[in-house]
Amino acid sequence: MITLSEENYLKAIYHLERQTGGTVSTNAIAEKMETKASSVTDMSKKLADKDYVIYKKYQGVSLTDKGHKIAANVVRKHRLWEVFLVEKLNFSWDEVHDVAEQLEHIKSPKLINEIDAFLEFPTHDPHGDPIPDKDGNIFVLDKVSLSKVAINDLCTCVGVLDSSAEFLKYLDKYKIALGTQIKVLEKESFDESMTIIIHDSELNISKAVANNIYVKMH
Amino acid sequence: MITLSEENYLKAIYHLERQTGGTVSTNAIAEKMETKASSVTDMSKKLADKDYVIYKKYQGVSLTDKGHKIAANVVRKHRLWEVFLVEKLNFSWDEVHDVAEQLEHIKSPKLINEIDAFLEFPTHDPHGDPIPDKDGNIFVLDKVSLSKVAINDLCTCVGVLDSSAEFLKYLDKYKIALGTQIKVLEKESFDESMTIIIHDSELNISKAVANNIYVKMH
DNA sequence: AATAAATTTTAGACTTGTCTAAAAATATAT
DNA sequence: ATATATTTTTAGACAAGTCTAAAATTTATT
Repeated sequence: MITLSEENYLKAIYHLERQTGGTVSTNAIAEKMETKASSVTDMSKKLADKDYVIYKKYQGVSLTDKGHKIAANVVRKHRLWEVFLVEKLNFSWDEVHDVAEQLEHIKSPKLINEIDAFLEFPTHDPHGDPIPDKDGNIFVLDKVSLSKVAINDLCTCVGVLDSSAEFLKYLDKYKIALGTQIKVLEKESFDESMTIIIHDSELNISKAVANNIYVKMH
Repeated sequence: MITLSEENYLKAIYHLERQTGGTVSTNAIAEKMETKASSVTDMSKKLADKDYVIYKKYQGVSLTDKGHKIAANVVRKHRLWEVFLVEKLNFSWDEVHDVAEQLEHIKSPKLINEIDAFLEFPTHDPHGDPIPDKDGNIFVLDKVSLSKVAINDLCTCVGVLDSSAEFLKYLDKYKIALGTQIKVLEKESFDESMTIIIHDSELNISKAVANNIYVKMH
C-alpha cells in the first residue's frame, strides 16, 4: 500500500518530468515540495525500492511505468475533483487547489469513476489543464503563451501557467476566464507589456501576466 | 492542527460515549479501534494535553466540549458523505463505509457546507443514523428494535444497529430497506425468531436479525 | 587541470504512532 | 480479607518521515 507522502513525491516528480523532459534532480523536488534535499534522497531510495522510480546516486530520479501510472492517477483525481468543486459546489477556480490536494488521495476506484461520469467525462480542469485518462494518457491541445501572440491576432484563453489564487483573482478582476476572446492590439518593446482587447475594451497587461495566460489561435 | 489519528480516536470515544453514557475505558477504545490498550493510553495522554478529553489514570476518558465538537463534526462529515455517495454517485448502502471513512477527514468547512446544501440538508444517513448539525447537536427520533415489537403490530424500518456490509446485503436480499413496512405475525419463544410480513409476503427472521433492525411504530 | 561553488548524500537525531513485555492498579471471587 | 483475574500503565523498541550538519560528489570557473 502506498503512503500519502509517497504519492505526493510521485506527483511532484511527474510534474517536474513534464516540465523538463528527462530525469528530475533532488534539489528540484525539494524546492517543489518545500522540503530538504536530504529528505528527498531518503524518499528517492524508498521509491526506488518499491519500483516507482529509477534512482541513481547524484543523478536524480525518473518515474518507472508503475510510478508514472500512480502519479498520473493522482493528478487525474486532483483535476476531476477540481471540476466537481467548481461545477457542482460553487467553488471558484482560485479556491479549489487546497481541497483537491486532500481529495486526490482518497482511495476508491468506484468513487472517481462515478465522479467522472457525474461530471460527464470532462477533459480539462477549471484552469484548462488536461485530465489524464484511466491509463494515465494525456491529450494536450496546442496552446501558446499570450506573450507570443502577434499584433492584431485574435485568440481565446484556454489555460493558465500560474494557477495561484493570487493570479486567478487578478484574472477575475479583469474578467479574463477560460473561453474569453482576446485580441492583441499593441506590444510595448520597452517593458514587453501589451495592450489587448477583451469584452470590447482595452486592457494593458504586463509581460508577467501575458506569460501566464495560454491561448488558442483562431 | 489535529492529526488523522487523533480524529479517529475522538470519533471512537464519541461513539462509545453515546453507547454507554459515561466515561469510556481504555480497553473499550482499544477494541473498537483494533489496536492495543497501551497505544490507547499513549494517545489518551496526548488528547488530554490538547484538551480534547479528560483523562484520569485507570479511570478512562471522556470528551471535553472541544473534543465533542470535533468528534461530532467528523461524524457529521462521515454521514453527509455517505448520503452523497448513495444519492448522487450510485453507491449502495453497503459500499459507502470505507470511502466515507476517508472522506470524513477532509478539512474544508466550505466543502462540507456545500455538500450539505447540495443534498438539501439531509437529517439522516443511508443507514438511518442521524447527522449531527454544525454545533454537534443530534436530534434522535424514537426508534425501537424490531425484536421488541409485539405480535400484530405494524411498523416501519427506520435504521439498523449493525451496518456491516454483510448484514446490509442480507437486508437487500429480502428487500428490507429504510421505509419498508413491517408487520409482526408471530414470535417463536423457542429461538426468539419471528415471522414478519413485508411486501405482502411472509419472512422468517432470526433474533439476531430482528435485534439489528430499528423501526418506528405506527 | 586545479580550485571553487553547488549539489547530493550520509550520519545521527527527533516526532508520531505503534507495539511487546513487564509492572502496577483495580475488580472479582472465594 | 485475601488471592486471583482483569485492566491499565510504563518502559523500551521500532518504522515512517523529517531535519541539521558534515562529508562526498559533481559542475563550473579560472
